[in-house]
Amino acid sequence: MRGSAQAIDVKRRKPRQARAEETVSAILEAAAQVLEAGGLAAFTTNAVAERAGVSIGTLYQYFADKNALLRMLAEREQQRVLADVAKALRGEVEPSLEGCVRAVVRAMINAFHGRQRARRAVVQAVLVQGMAAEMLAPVAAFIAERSARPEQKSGRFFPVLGREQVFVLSRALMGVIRSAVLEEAPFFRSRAFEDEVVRLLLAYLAEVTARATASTAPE
Amino acid sequence: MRGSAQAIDVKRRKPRQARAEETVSAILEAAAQVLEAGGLAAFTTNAVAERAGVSIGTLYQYFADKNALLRMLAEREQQRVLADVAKALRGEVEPSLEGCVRAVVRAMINAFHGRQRARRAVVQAVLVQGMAAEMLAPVAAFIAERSARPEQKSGRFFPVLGREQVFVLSRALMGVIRSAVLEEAPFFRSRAFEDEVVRLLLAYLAEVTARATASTAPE
Amino acid sequence: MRGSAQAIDVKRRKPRQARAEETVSAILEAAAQVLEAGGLAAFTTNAVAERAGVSIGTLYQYFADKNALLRMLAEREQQRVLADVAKALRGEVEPSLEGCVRAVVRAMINAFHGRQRARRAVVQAVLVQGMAAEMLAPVAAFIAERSARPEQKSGRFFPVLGREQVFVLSRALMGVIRSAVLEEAPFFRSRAFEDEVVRLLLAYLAEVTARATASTAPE
Amino acid sequence: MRGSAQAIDVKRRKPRQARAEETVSAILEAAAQVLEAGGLAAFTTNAVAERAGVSIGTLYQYFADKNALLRMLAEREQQRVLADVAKALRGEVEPSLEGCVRAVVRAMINAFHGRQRARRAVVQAVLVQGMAAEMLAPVAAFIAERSARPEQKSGRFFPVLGREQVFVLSRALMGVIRSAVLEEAPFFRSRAFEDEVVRLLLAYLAEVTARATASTAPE
DNA sequence: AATGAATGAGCCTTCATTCAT
DNA sequence: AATGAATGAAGGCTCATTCAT
Repeated sequence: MRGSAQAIDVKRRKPRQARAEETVSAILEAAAQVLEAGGLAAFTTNAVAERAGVSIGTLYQYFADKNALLRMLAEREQQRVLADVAKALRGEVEPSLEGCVRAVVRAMINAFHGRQRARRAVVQAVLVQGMAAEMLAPVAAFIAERSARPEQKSGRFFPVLGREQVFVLSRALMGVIRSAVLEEAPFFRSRAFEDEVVRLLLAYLAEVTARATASTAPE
Repeated sequence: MRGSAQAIDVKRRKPRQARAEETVSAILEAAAQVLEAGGLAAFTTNAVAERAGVSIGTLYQYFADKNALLRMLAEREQQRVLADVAKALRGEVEPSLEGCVRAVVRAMINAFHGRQRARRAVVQAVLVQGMAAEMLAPVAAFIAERSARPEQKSGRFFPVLGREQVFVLSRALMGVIRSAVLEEAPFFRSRAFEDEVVRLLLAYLAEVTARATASTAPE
Repeated sequence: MRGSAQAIDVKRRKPRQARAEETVSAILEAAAQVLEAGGLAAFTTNAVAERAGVSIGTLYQYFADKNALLRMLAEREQQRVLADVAKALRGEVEPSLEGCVRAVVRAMINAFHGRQRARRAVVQAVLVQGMAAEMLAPVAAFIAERSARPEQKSGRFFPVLGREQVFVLSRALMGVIRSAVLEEAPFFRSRAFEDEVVRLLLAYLAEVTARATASTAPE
Repeated sequence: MRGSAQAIDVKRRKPRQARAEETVSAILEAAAQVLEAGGLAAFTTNAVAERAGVSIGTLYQYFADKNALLRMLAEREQQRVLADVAKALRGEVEPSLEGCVRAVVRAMINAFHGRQRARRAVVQAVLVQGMAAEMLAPVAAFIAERSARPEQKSGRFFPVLGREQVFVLSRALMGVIRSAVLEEAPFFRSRAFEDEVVRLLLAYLAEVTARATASTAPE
């Protein structure tokens, strides 16, 4: 119960008092603010601590090092995205494949609630720290899960995907989103952009499905 | 006498320029080696100069700053990729759309001649330095060029692409390749992977074409 | 009623004091363990408190500061050594000079019960904190005591020692032992080593005695 | 010639220009001064650099880290002591055993030219860094060398020493000297003290010789 | 053109200690 | 008495860049 495998052990000390939980939140919020204000270059532990209104020592009581902060920021945001997707899907009575895909795309586009500079910095950090793969694991799992249940409701139209296919699908999506974030594409949050991303994914899924069907029932 | 002096001058300058070119190449090669050996973390100007066998002062004679080094490294590699693509296309009598796309994908996969760690580091650097957009410009131009000539040979099947579509297409491709590089995907250089990437692009192009046709000639 | 209250008070205090003693012992034991496990570098007050299973605040309730911990650790060990010597001497009917010296040497070698890393760290700390002199005081007193009673039983062969002589004798002994500890000499606990140390001391004592005799009764 | 095994590679860069050699000397001198003025506690790299009149970066160009500074300081002083001993021995026509021993003792006492606080700090550092053994190696070698040549001039009276005996002899000497330094013994540089140290060593050597003779020619 | 010594702002991090609860 | 969250001074060290030689 105590040593649960909950992601990477990013924290140095588990907060046992209510005060501590608040402090952690304050630090994370400060981190996002610093990132938003000055990007990765301004992101120093001292700056974060100062903006959070705590001492640098306190920061290090909860985060093993600077990267741990970044990691936790990324993780929290990711969980929020996943939760958004789940909520969106729950909202629809019978989600179509397109509805499903669009929910994912939209949730990803809207991540970080418009703090684009902070998001950019986090993405850069994730990329440089080599945490990209682990960050993507839940997304790939999400896809793989649907892909693995061909008989179920959501699987009716969702093809079974091979390893390379899961990879291509998830990374193409992430790649487009990340590029838009990193390059500060002006149309990032436009409907047109969202539509194109959705089409990309649907087109690929259709292609995979067609091939699978062809090989299964050739006649 | 005058002519002879000129001749000498010319001779003198030539070797100097040649030597300069050698120095630049040595530095770039050293940069690639340092990157390959120790990643972005080990990539310091002093380390590169030392490995290149020149003084740090000399390095700064040819490169304005550290990023200039990275930029030139990336640019050279990119030109090589573009040249590979061009060569591949020239080889085919009548390049099909798939042949065209596959040539691009293959050239990108094979970039950096197997120096994967160096490639990884360059990609990270490009991403972090915010040089991603400019690095992609030639690729986008390549696509846009074909897309803009609907009546030409290569344009017969290549649809006209909107801004968002060029973006989605190029970034999806780059995103998949980059992810494979960054995450050191084991199947990176496999045929199966290449096939999937090609299919992704073709599926999207087909979808865009279909839509364009539908709206142009609805009946 | 009054008597009973008093009785209760006494009872109440006793356990409290007993508990306090336990806490102090637990902390000291934890300190030794931390030292043994990670040397002086790992010896932080927080680490000791954690291993002892008490809060850092509690630790500071019993020890004024970090050095107090070290000092008490050293003192306790020292007392144990002195007690060992006394016990060894009490065992012999008529201790010879050699028996006396050997008892001291052996007790010093066997100090810390084989926790050599902890011992090493304590020695380093004592040396660095400048507590060496005070730590040595009891040993010097032990020697001086014997040296000052020429007519007594133990003084029959124990010469009167001058200030410099006490210093040289005690520091030579400590120096050899400490060096063996610090350098982790492989023969530290061997009989051969013990023999040599004993010889060193005896030789010096004999030399001093001879000189004293010569100058007192030259004829 | 370039990669010679000259002690530990304490330096980061070999000075190739005259200016560099001066800088290294300035830093070492500054280090000694800082140590003399404020002991180990005041010995920070920034303080040393400042006193040396160089930037902190320059200091780190020549010393891998803080300890490297300390190590080099200790080594240089050690070499000076060894040189002093050699010079003293060369001065005497036919060095007696006592003359020999006294030269060593005197050279050790006079080390650091009276900068006792600096010496104290260096000794502490050596002890804590665990460099004691390597620092002593040359001394032990010096002894062992003489001990190994029984037929030679200097070996006439110098007995062959076993491993434990070399250890005891050298560490007793070092122990007494170090203690006097660390405890700031008031009589440290007195003749009386020197005499006692010499006697300690001579007495032990005589004892060892006597035993060796007895066992070799028992009849 | 080349060299390489020098610069120094500023980053990350530790840990003994305090004090409100 | 005990707890443990918070403190913050201070220190080691890096590395891109400059410039006198």
